[in-house]
Amino acid sequence: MGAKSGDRAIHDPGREAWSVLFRLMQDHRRLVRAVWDELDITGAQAELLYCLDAKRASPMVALAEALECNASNVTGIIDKLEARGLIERRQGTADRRVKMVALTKAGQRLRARLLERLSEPPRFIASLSDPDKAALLAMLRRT
Amino acid sequence: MGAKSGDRAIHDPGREAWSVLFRLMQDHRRLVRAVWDELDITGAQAELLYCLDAKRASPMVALAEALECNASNVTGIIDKLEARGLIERRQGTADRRVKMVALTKAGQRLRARLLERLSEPPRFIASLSDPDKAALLAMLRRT
DNA sequence: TATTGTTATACTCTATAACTATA
DNA sequence: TATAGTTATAGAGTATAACAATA
Repeated sequence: MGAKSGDRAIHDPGREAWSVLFRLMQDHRRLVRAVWDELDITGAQAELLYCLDAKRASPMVALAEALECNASNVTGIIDKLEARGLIERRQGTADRRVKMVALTKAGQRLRARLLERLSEPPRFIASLSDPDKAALLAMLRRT
Repeated sequence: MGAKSGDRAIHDPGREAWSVLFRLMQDHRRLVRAVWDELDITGAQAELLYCLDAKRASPMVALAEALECNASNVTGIIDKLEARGLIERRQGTADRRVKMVALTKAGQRLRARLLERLSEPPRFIASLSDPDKAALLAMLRRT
């Protein structure tokens, strides 16, 4: 509609690319929320499952660090996942203060499903040609 | 060390690119949270400011749709922004049920600062060469 | 003294349902 | 009857502070 001054007068490919990517990622979040709903978990629970090791137990303090949140949150989120039988608390070290958190079999299955869904490239990547995919990967790795 | 089977045996550039981008965007979220903190707003408040028009008032029902959330949430979030003098409720249509929400001067300034910070391309884009930026933009637009 | 995990508390966000005032 | 916005309620996430057990 006849853009006047200030209305993107300067064409900066970097800013434009970021603007488009921003919107595409925002769309993608809708899909992520749908996956959470489908697996009947919340975002915080998903992130905890995501940062848990598939096979090895982690001390709670490590999870708080990985999630960049307060330790008391982790207690609450783990309470809920444990109540659903997805994870369990163990005593696993010489230091009797620490509790180790590990996925149960059911938790391992759920986490696998979560990762499988999240690792699926969104359409704006999947629909690229093979050379474009390779070029994109090279660019993103260049950082 | 010494990856066996199943450990990314298949090289799919699309999945790899998505995996790298996923991690880069996760890093970027830390920056976004820092901006929210700096402006002393929450994520939900930021999203509401983001989807408000800079100059024109919006009916609350439109905001609920834009945010894809329940109308009662919007009431709560707007209450807080209004208490801080960032937005105001007006009666603006023939239909006396609808309330129009508009940014105050302070709200316009805050929103401008927010958008300015969020529109700044993250390093993984800013550090690309100009041809790469253009190529990336072309790819993202190809969807 | 410091650290690990928990509990208590308070606030925000979220959805559902009931309500009001309009239409 | 239906819609726009509010209120009440309940649950989840979040941070802070105080606490117990252990180091």
